[in-house]
Amino acid sequence: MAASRSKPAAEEPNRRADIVRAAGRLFHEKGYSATTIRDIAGAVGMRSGSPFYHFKTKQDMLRAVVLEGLTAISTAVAEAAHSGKSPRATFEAMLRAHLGQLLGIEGRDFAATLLHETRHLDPAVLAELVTLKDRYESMWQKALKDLKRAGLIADDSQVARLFLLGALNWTVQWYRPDGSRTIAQIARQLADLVLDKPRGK
Amino acid sequence: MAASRSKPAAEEPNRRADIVRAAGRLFHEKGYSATTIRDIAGAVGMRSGSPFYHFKTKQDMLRAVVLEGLTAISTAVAEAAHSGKSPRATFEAMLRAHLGQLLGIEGRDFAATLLHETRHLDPAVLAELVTLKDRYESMWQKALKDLKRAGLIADDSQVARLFLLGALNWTVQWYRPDGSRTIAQIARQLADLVLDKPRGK
DNA sequence: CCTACCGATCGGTAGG
DNA sequence: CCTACCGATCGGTAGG
Repeated sequence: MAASRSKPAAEEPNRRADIVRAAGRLFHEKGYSATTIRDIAGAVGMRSGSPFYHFKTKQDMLRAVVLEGLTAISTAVAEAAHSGKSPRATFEAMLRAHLGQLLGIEGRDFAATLLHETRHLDPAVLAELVTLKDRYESMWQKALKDLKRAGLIADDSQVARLFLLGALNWTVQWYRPDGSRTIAQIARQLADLVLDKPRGK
Repeated sequence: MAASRSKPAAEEPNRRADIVRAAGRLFHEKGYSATTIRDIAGAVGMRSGSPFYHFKTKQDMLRAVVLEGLTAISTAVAEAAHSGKSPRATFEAMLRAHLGQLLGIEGRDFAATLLHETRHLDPAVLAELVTLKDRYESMWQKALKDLKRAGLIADDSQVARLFLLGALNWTVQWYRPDGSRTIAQIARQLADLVLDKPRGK
């Protein structure tokens, strides 16, 4: 409702955003519990007590990281979903968008924390996430429905969606930015694997 | 090489195994870093110093849990792989075996810790795991090769294997034992999704 | 396997 | 945003 802070001038460094970014990286690398406030403070050149000027608790930092991850990936995939291309091209664009957030340098720490540290969220924050998460997953369910209608897939069930998102989300475990495969290539290969080849072509 | 302890009598409770089981459950539920020695001791009715009679460090407990998880799933899937059935039936049996360890009540805490807490392993222990893990993954690679030779799949690449294992391993995030789907049903559905229907049938 | 304990470190706070 | 600090808790140990 009310603005929580006065508008920062263009030059003014956003220390809060710095903390969220550092927290995201450390939560991703070491996990939430193994990351200390002193780690985060050190990463942005502060003393140990200072992050609490920007966040009330460590839990609030996790909340900020996870929300950033979920809104970023939702926005990216929603854009791809509404691109108005063919079902196959739309689907592949959604795969690219999801993988781009998950594996790309700008978003991966937020997204990976979202995937792996939700266990440490307070119940209240968790409830806050569920709505956003349901909305995100329904985008994929709709995409599968469209693919089935186009005859490109046999199974558009919820389990099929869970398998698909599993294959996608597991890429975090094995993808290496300096490896031989680009994100677009991975998206293409997964689309080939999941989609039936149209008969008689 | 040498037996590390004298053979326990049949009646004698195996306290070491109790600790490993409790540690597995807690590592799965709360994560390695968030689990304390006192949590584990309490779960088996000991005082806080006593687990160190059985394990030198907390890290050694993690090592025991993770090794238990990897050897159990390897054994189960290897048995399915050598069952001598058709490629399709063998593949589906392997899926069931993997999912059985991952989601079944006897093995899931070990398997889930294996999947999610390896980050906290000391480099030396991690190196120890790699050989076993490579051997396990090569079993799946071989299964894909056989499926391709049988004309049941188009892509038997490493990335295809990673997608498949991703879909499998992600089930930990959504499977509920009291849900409507059995492990065998999930295995069947994934096989249907991955395998091409033979043409002209 | 317990008792009693150690040094280190943790999240968080008061007061500036 | 820093200084200085608090109470709690941690992994681990000595001695029995």
